[in-house]
Amino acid sequence: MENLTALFKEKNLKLTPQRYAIYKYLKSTKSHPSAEMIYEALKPDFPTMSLATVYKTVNTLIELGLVQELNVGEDNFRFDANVENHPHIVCTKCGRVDDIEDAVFEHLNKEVENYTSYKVSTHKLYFYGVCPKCQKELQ
Amino acid sequence: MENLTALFKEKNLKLTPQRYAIYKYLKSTKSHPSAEMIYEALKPDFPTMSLATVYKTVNTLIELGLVQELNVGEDNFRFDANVENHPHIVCTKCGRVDDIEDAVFEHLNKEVENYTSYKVSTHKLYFYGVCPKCQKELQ
DNA sequence: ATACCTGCAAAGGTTTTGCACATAC
DNA sequence: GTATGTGCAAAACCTTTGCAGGTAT
Repeated sequence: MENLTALFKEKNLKLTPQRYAIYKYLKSTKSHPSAEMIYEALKPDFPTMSLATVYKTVNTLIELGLVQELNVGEDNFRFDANVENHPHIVCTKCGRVDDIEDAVFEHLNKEVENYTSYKVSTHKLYFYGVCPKCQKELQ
Repeated sequence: MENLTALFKEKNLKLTPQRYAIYKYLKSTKSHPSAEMIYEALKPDFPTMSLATVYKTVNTLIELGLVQELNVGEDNFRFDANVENHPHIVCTKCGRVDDIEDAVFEHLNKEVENYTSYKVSTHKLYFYGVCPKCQKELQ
């Protein structure tokens, strides 16, 4: 987080309050918010901030390698400040999106190369199921 | 394919020429076309068909379980009439999307349950790399 | 001081919807 | 004959862009 100042300076980017707040919010949450959700979450503290600024900022953060983009099958993108390659899981009842922590599937890239002629470099893995809370409510 | 008539009848849906052509086209191709690509591909034979009909039809086909939707990280969806759960691979150079055939990763669902409290039912796996043709062109 | 950034509004792209006409059954 | 589907245009989304004014450095 302290490296932010240095990184932004290096790229001749300005570390504005909006950019700082958006990154801090993404770092603080595991909810994988969409642009709209970020915008709503920061509205109390940044009532004049526009949705366009959210979009511009997340794109800047992606270019800097500080944030990654997800698409779990919705009509919009979600964002994650955990840039380690990790799988996600989506609740098919309530729609929440969680990280699958400590599960590393990097070896799948090599496995896939046995089935294709592609040189495989990365992957995005999305699992779908019912979260603990929704399991309880279904009983 | 012959079951189409029966399935549509059962659901009180009409098997129109447009619907038949869209499904046949999706069955015939491995290119994972978007709605726009389907629309363009069928334009020679169905010059009066509208893009709205393509969207309505693919949604009908999805509800029938005849087609699945993909999002490889583009701003639109692609469609696949191979409804077996299979991984996809995207060329990061040319954007083509291929099936990864014969690679079954159903066991990952159970593996993931060791890392979460979700009941896992399905998954979508997207791999990214460079396709054979683009590998040659890079040399 | 100045290059970069924000906020607004407009535009662009994808997908959905409403409705009159058409058509599969 | 009638319920369902098509095609068109408009609308509803999500996201990007252009630009004038603002701000971090």
